[in-house]
Amino acid sequence: MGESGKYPVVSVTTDIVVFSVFGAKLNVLLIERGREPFIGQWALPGGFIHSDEGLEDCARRELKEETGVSGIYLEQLFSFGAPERDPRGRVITVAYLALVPPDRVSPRGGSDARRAEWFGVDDLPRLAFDHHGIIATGRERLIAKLGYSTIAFQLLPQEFTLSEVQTVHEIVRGRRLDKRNFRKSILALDVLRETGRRRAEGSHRPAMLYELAHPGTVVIVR
Amino acid sequence: MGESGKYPVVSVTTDIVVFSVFGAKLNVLLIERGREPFIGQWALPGGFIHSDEGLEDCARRELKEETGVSGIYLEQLFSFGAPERDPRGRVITVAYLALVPPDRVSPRGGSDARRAEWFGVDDLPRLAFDHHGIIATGRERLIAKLGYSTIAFQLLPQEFTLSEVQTVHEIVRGRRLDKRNFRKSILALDVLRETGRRRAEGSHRPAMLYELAHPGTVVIVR
DNA sequence: GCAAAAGTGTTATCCCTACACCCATGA
DNA sequence: TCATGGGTGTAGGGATAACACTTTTGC
Repeated sequence: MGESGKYPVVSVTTDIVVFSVFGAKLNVLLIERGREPFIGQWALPGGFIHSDEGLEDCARRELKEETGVSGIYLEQLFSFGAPERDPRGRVITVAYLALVPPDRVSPRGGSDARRAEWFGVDDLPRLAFDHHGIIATGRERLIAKLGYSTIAFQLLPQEFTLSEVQTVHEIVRGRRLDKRNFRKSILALDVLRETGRRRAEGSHRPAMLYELAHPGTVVIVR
Repeated sequence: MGESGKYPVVSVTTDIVVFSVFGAKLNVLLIERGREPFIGQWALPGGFIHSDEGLEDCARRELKEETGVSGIYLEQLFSFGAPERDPRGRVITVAYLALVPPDRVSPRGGSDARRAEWFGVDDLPRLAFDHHGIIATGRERLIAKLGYSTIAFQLLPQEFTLSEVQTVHEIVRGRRLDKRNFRKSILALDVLRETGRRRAEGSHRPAMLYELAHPGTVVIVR
């Protein structure tokens, strides 16, 4: 492959759209670029693939190197390869969608990135490359998958209340939901277990805490 | 990009899973490889990306060059990049899903391919690379999308009967459907138009012919 | 006792499913 | 007239959507 012009010279990167729900918003994790092109601008975490690693391995490695985030939900999103999308030449990127619970939100910069920070998806800065479009694609995927999978629990800590589940759905989908119907439909999924413990946080009745019966798994429902 | 070892040397291909329903089967279009590796074996149509073309452009070009098929429905499927998937070195492929109506099924070989032929998806020969897995992924996508989009009409000629629509669904999903319920649900999509013409083919009542109100468009329903 | 969020059932509506017979044609 | 696929309606069951009040707690 690639020896002496036999095949077109192309580079491949992965870029990761990491979402998290906190502060009553859907947020995405960005890094400030530490090198050209677009030095100083915000961009998705990501980078060039190594010769001996798989695509998902690359995404996990870059995410950890650039933001310190690891061990989270990750799925392939889409590949972007418009010829002019990178000023350095022909770079094709395989984008990944990742979700992180709000209790694991403490990014730090590293390697190519000067720093990593969360931004509300409706309040993004100017971004490098075609990263606005990649984030939009990721957001569509997330909204769609809320409707037919248990992906939302990947945005919650290990223990959570049903109201927290509802809040995640409402923020991502952008509309209010009926409390009784929502709780019925979530419990009907049959993927939760009552922990028996309650969380008291404020001057009101404490809420029952639930956890995933099979943590880390996402299933398609319907 | 790729200048003098600055970034890993990688090649990128597209491969196309072309499905068509005819002969009471779901079929996939394969080519016989005309060069190493896997010379003489069957494989998906596809090939290396050019430096100035987009991913989908590449898929359409390779499909036309290798099989003569063009102007059909095409969507990105998934990217495959396991380090050992190609004996030539590091080759990442962006797979596409394509659908062709049965009246446009007449492939011819060309360029890298000696010949192109249709195979039933349950009766595939030994395939080059990881192409069995790519076809399986395409088949899952097709089955899933039948349920929430109007993609099935891309497997039908410009004019078709409702029975033909039903047959496509039954073959792809692998089970019989109720005629009355099926027709109701298809017409409720509100994407078809009666042509007013009928097709008489056999010693029975002729069937009304329908066409897409907006040909070539696939919409998400539900 | 008051404010604030947790928790809980019933009813009406819509959608999906199951199911059987007549119609138009060619041979 | 017979064989073949085309074409049509209804009723029951399950899922979904609308809707309001009581409970528990901290202050």
